Amino acid sequence: MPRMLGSGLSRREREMLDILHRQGKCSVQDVSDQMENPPSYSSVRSTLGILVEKGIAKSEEDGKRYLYSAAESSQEAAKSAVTKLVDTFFGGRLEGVVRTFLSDKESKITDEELDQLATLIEASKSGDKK
Amino acid sequence: MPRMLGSGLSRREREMLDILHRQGKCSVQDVSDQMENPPSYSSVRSTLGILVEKGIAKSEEDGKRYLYSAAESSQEAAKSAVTKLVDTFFGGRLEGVVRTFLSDKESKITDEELDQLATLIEASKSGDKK
DNA sequence: ATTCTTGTGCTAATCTTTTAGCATGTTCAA
DNA sequence: TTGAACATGCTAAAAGATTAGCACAAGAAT
Repeated sequence: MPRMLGSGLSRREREMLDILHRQGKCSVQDVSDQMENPPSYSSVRSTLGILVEKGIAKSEEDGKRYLYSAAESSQEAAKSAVTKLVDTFFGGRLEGVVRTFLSDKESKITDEELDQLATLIEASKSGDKK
Repeated sequence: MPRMLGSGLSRREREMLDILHRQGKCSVQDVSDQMENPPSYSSVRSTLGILVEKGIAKSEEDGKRYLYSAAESSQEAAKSAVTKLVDTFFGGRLEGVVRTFLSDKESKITDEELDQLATLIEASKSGDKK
């Protein structure tokens, strides 16, 4: 019964968990469909089962089958993912992330989104006097 | 000789690669020191060796020993990491990342950094006419 | 010079992950 | 009713990752 904290997920486990975070509730088939090189249905099923055993994912019945989803709230998972990314690649500075995203020509962003971002940033300035 | 693309790294491989991205050049000992539950020196060494074999890391001689570093430029690796994060947790929208970071009380950010961010965003607005 | 430290090369064992396979149950349509 | 189509439970083998161990080399310290 290995415990395996934090990022201690195997390759397939992480792959499937990411899908659950991206998609929300998924059947085994849904997960399989999202994978680039899916193994057999059985394999997907058992790996999802392991995720559930570990308490990282949860499943609920939906008629005769199961739907899987991430156990940790997306909020929490997202927060640690962001922290890790920022620390690993940008020395803890958020600006690096933003700069990287904006300079990637593949990633489109509208002026409206930029405005929202600006507002968000403005609102975070010290005091935050309201 | 499995190829293993993208995120197809095992748990230890990913752990060590992240360290290389965070630290730049590292000796085996450096990597080991950065790990929370480091295995034996031998283990670190052989896992780093595997990373090199796979072409994901590279090593250079430094006197009698080796220094390891990530093969892919940090730029490139960072870009794909950002893209993946944004897609997985925020439906492709950068704002979610920023919001998450800013709302995390652990992550400190100065007004100066916020200003820089604002400038960056301003500069990205359409056409960039100015 | 001998010993300690720190490094490498190579090898092999152990543990984990990943995978497929078969038996079985339910629903739906021909 | 018969049998696809699709789902699950359980099992076990195969592939892969992780780890440790031993032999050996070179430099520094005693």
